[in-house]
Amino acid sequence: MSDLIQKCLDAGLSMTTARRAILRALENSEDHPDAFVLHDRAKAYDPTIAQATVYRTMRILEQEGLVEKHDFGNGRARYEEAEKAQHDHLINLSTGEIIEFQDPGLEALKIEIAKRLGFHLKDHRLELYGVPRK
Amino acid sequence: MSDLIQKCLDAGLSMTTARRAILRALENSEDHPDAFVLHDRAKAYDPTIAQATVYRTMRILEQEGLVEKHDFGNGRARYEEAEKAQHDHLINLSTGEIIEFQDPGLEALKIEIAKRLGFHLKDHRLELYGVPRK
DNA sequence: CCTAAACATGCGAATGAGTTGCAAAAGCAA
DNA sequence: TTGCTTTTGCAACTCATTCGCATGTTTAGG
Repeated sequence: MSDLIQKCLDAGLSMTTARRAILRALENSEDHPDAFVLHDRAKAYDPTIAQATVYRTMRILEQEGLVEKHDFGNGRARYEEAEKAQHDHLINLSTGEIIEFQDPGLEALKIEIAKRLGFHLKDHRLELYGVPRK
Repeated sequence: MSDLIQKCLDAGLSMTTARRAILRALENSEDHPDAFVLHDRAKAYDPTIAQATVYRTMRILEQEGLVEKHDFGNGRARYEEAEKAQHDHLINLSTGEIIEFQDPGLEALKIEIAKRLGFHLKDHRLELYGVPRK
């Protein structure tokens, strides 16, 4: 169940109270929390957690490839469990809401374009910004 | 010739020495300079320019839609004349080099996906990160 | 051109996200 | 448990970007 905790153990990370709390908070998040929101949520499991620990933990998880860090342009990084992140994002400019989507044709095209330019695709970022159609 | 200066005038912006210098520097840039590089280049036309003025000017130009602000993940915003920015970017992870590309099929697909989700596409951002194929 | 109001500038100080040094507190392996 | 390593909380720091303010430039109207 606690997939992330297991993955961290597998990666050889030591498991502390603070870390467990943050991992749980992240796992239970269906959205894309920033470091402050994540801190708040983690406090539910361990009220003594410091903001700095959230940043430190997120950095480690990102390096381990367990977390993806996004920047949707409001000056704060937002995080998402890597496993849940097999999609791109559309940002509703009217509300700030973030919609996830996936398109196989698009994925293939990204790889194809990189190849055409002589590169092997390692990573990519696609964000669409739109307003609702009436 | 000085397209940007004319566009600024058309937009009703007042034209100062500092602004002209920054606009020229930007116009002569074929790459994606950050605020510091742009500051350096603008000093060639007006050595008294302050960094803050570069930031202020870029913000105004962005609001007017004359400039695009990019974030390629190194913590510094990078700017590009909007007119020259009809393309996406591939970042060479080995060298940091930025390659511009354009793909009509991709453009169409972005619009199509937004439409399918019920949105009218206002803006988008696509970055591919890759390593050279041997 | 000249003038006044409007706007932009340079400077240094402030902001705010993210990082870091350090001493104290866990975690971990034996 | 012991001793060693890693992590934590805190506060102080960094660094890109923004802001306040007093001064200098632009611009529109005569």
